[in-house]
Amino acid sequence: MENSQKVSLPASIATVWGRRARPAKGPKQGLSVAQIVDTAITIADTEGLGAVTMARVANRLGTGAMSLYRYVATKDELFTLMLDAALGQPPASLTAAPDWRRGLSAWAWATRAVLYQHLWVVRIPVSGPPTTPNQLRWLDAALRPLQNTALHDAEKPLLVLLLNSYIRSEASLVADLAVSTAPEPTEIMTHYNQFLAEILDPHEFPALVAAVHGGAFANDEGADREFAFSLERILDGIGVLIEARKQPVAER
Amino acid sequence: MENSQKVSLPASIATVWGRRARPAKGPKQGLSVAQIVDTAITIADTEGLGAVTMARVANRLGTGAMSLYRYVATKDELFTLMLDAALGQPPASLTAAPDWRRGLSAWAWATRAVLYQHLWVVRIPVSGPPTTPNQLRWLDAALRPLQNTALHDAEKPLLVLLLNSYIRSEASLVADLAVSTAPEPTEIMTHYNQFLAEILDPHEFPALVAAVHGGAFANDEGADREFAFSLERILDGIGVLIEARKQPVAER
DNA sequence: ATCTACTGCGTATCACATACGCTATATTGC
DNA sequence: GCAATATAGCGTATGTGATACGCAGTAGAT
Repeated sequence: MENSQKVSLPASIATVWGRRARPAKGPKQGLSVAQIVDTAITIADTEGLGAVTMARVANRLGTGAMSLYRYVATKDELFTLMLDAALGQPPASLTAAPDWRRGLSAWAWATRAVLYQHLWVVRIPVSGPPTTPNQLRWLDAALRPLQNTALHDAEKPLLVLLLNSYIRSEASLVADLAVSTAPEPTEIMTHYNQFLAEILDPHEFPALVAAVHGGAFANDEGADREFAFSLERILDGIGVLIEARKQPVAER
Repeated sequence: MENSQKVSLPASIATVWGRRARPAKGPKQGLSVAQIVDTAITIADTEGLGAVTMARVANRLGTGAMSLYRYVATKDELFTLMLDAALGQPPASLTAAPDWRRGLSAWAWATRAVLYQHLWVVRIPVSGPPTTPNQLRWLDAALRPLQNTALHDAEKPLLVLLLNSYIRSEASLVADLAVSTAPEPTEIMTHYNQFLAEILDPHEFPALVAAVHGGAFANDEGADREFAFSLERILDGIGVLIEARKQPVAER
């Protein structure tokens, strides 16, 4: 009775929210969802998401692959659970921001930090809007700094989405590089720069060639600095809108 | 001799650039890379990337799966080729933009249009910086509007990347929704809104609950309008920087 | 004590990518 | 021309992974 839902949640979501009724009868369960998820995360952390197979996970737990299906409906559900667990709760410090800009900035850096800790997260195919508890906690944390702005309510999630897509995208790139055969992070860009310089026809790629000659791809400033740069651009853009919303009679 | 490269390109990249030497001896080839790629794209367009298997593609061409490997080294290489072909060349009209903002805006909409035509493109795991001919053509097209700005050369690719990540991310969401069991595009948001309203504890998710009550997720304004909105934010942000770069002695 | 809804889990199936090797064919050196 | 050789198409086999199915043992309900 207690566990009855009003909306019929897709089974996997019910699991994340712990709404799955644990039946009373039968033998005791030897495993737990949390245990399985933790194991899967450990594997993903050390060997990548691709190494997470039902057999591998089960093996580490000393059981057979099929046992896991007593706890998890499909592998995708396991991924969803892994995602939620990897995100964790947003740090409490985020609440302390003095203004929207520093609030969003802190949120962005915190999000990035979490992704960096579990780069495989960006490999999990997203399926629809955020629904798991921690996803929603992070979303809530992002919306907080925007609460006292003049923005329309409908605009806020769009801005968060914008921010989030850049963060994920940057982490994706890092994840790619981490996999690639390349030796050094800087060396990749050197190679790339060289590749471009050699393969590009100036007539067909004028702007690109100009950028290459301008050293656009040569000197890698480091991921942190580049992230900071793009983040500031987004925040600037949001700032422009927030200012505009302060004068409701404005032009634009 | 003509085909010799200075940098040893990864085999798959050599293929995209047509640098693969066609040996002279032996029987004539019954297929062509272009044919294979076209067939794969047709399948992906109608049934999604997941339906693209070597067997399926070969079958449509009236041959066996293994025959394809005479033209393509791995399935990943096929994906790369598909990606490049799906992108195509950026429309010539992009060159005509009167200023950076309209130029980038046109580029963004054009990019989005291409992705929408082949939503599976966003499912292909990205691997490293852009290297295929059409990827680089699009990159070049994005850099053109920025050529006569005061931006540093190293900043330009970062801005393009920023823009591109949002575009891809938006297309990803659309791709997700296209797959999901949901009936109507609008209906999904209604469901989502309802889901949030029912599951969220106002104490734990104050900002999110407020946004939900403010109708933030209820009225879907349509993908185009939302895209336009976020795009303007990014362009605003870029605009702020461009203005700042005009006064080299500026603060900030 | 018995019933029954469970549990762990072995076995089997199915889908794919792809290695291997065989036979037929087109060029090339003589 | 003719043989030598480097291909071409492709059947078969292998390996990996998710997951359906079913059985035998177990613990709470009656």
